[in-house]
Amino acid sequence: MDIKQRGKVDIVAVANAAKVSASTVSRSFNHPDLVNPATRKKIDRAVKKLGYIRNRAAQSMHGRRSGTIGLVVPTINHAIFAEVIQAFSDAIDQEGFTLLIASHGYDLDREYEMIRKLMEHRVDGLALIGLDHTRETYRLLEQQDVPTLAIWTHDQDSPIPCVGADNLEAGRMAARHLVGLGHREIGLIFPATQNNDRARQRKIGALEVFQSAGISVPEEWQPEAPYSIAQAKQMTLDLLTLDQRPKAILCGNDVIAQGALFAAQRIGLQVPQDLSIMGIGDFKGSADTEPGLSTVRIPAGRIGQMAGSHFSSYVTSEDRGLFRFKCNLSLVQRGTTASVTR
Amino acid sequence: MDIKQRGKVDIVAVANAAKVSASTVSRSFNHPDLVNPATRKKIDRAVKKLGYIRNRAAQSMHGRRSGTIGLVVPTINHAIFAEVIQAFSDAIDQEGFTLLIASHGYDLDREYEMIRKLMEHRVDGLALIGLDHTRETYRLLEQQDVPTLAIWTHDQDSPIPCVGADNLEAGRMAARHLVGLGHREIGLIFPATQNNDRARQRKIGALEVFQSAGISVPEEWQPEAPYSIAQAKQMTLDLLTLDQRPKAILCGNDVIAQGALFAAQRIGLQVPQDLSIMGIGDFKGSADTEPGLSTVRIPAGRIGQMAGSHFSSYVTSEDRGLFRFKCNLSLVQRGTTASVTR
DNA sequence: AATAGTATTGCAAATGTTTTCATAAATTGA
DNA sequence: TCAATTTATGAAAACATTTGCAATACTATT
Repeated sequence: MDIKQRGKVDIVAVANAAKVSASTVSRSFNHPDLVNPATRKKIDRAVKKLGYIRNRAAQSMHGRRSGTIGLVVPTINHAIFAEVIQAFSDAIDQEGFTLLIASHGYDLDREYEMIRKLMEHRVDGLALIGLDHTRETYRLLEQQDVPTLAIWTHDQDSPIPCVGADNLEAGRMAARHLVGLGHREIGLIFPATQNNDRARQRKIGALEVFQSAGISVPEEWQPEAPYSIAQAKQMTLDLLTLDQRPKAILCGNDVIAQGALFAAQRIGLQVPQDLSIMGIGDFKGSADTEPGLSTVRIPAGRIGQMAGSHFSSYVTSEDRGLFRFKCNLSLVQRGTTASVTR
Repeated sequence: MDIKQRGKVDIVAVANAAKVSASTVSRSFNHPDLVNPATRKKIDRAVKKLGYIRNRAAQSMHGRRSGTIGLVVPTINHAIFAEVIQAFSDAIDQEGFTLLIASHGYDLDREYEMIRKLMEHRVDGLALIGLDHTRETYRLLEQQDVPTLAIWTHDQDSPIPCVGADNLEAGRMAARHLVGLGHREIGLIFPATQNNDRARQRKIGALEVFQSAGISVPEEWQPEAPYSIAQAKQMTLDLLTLDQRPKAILCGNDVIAQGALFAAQRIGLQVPQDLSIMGIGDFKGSADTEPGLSTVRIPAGRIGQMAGSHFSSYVTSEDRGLFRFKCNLSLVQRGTTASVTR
């Protein structure tokens, strides 16, 4: 503890303490097999003693990787993204990467700025949510030629690698479930669909199924809800107090569905007897509401985990051929949906 | 678009294109007032044309700041942390910082590893949750002398700067509310309290109030629940099906409280008539359950926001005197608590 | 014992930037 | 018009590493 020069310990300080050259210290970290075990021991001791911590910034200047992966999400504070982020983070951590994160609040111009910001830090790869991005963003990605990944959306024609689920199909499955139960008077509560391919695809899928079943959904039964339980609850309340109200509601995601469920309970409607509620996503907690939420399971944890592990290897490998992974959906019928009684 | 040397555009490439020296380009970025407006314009054009993006890694090698702040949380995937992280991220972003994030799953040895990892990236500051950390962690922080912040816990004797609320008081407030309503048969569901000063303090505060009201809580009315709705629901179910069951439950946080509420509904108990449920935290969504959750409001968004903005200035300033901010709590009575009817 | 490898190490150049110092050009004041 | 400032720019050193190359020491083979 003699020379505790707080903070200013670099590789040459270690080298001096171990009486070797800086190169040897460097090698001892990066190619341990190239240095004599005895020397390595001396170096390790010096490192311990001085409290040396490698400087990745300096490393990355050498064409070496920075060891970071950037992730840009619409928002962190939402059940679904929180789960994906967690899984993604764990997966890349396992491969030695660190996560740089930024959010844009569903504003694609801010997304562009965030991406630039992360690029300044020379992330080794950049993961985004979905495939809806501005033209500038795509241009930037191509120009800077940073490995990029789309999480959450699977599209077999995507211009960049993707790991996700088929949202069109998710919408269809949810709709089919309702139709299969004999429902025809159905409301639709979705988030805004511009700039959000996930929500858009789901809605398209659902409407497609309804149309081919000869069901039409009036405009006033299609309110738009932002991503919050409170507002979804309010929207549902409005919808349910119309003169004519639907007997079933298909929600763009489980957060909205939870809001809808609470709204129904609020005005004393029996779910599912008086009203069926269908979600999409199967978020954490959806299984536990009373009654449990019927939904289409999108395996967020698995998507995040696969995205993380595959992207890590993609980034470290030379091969730039793009890859696409599709995660399977499944219908989860719980207590909020039932066949129409009449 | 003539010389689109994808990716390998550095400051001297820009300098050449603009026919000035690298120094001037650098200055034009960092001290624009020192360079002739005309030259600046030339440089800007070259930057645009080549698609140049600054390299913060190279910058930070100069004793310059890295422009990153590290955040280590127990988990990202939890209502409460998601909200803090979001607010913190937004606040530091506004000051030009980027967030490096890592989680440790309530394992303090992993926390140590994560902190080291972030230090390798030379974060300008490091924010942690709470004040419970290993001895090694504290030693590392001091030795490396990285500005550190504790979020979420306020302690007027904390060894490092902190921004948060008084958890002891939160526990007391929740307990007092129940006692004030005449409850004496009270169960307590908390997460594990070792390595978690927030939960521990709350529980201590609550028990303190009960004790001075002459209320004792039997061991079997104090199950331990991890941070998940599903498991909290199960624990509550177990608790409520004992021969003797409490008339009120105080939950260590709102996630547990939601689980408890669903459990009660599951077995047909009327809340609050048959059972009062009290939470702590006031998470997003707590206001919207049916009935709405009574709880102690801890302003997570505000804490994250204050933590972020104060820490940003702390990190950039020379002054290393430590600061402490306490955010106020408030009792929010909604529908899950009522006075005992007997 | 001499030769050919092989294992281990150090030197120096390179990485992309910022900053100090020096120089040149332009402006001001007399 | 000349000296004294002021303004604008460039050259070179510095930052903390990695790595190619060369040098040395050691080992095995004949």
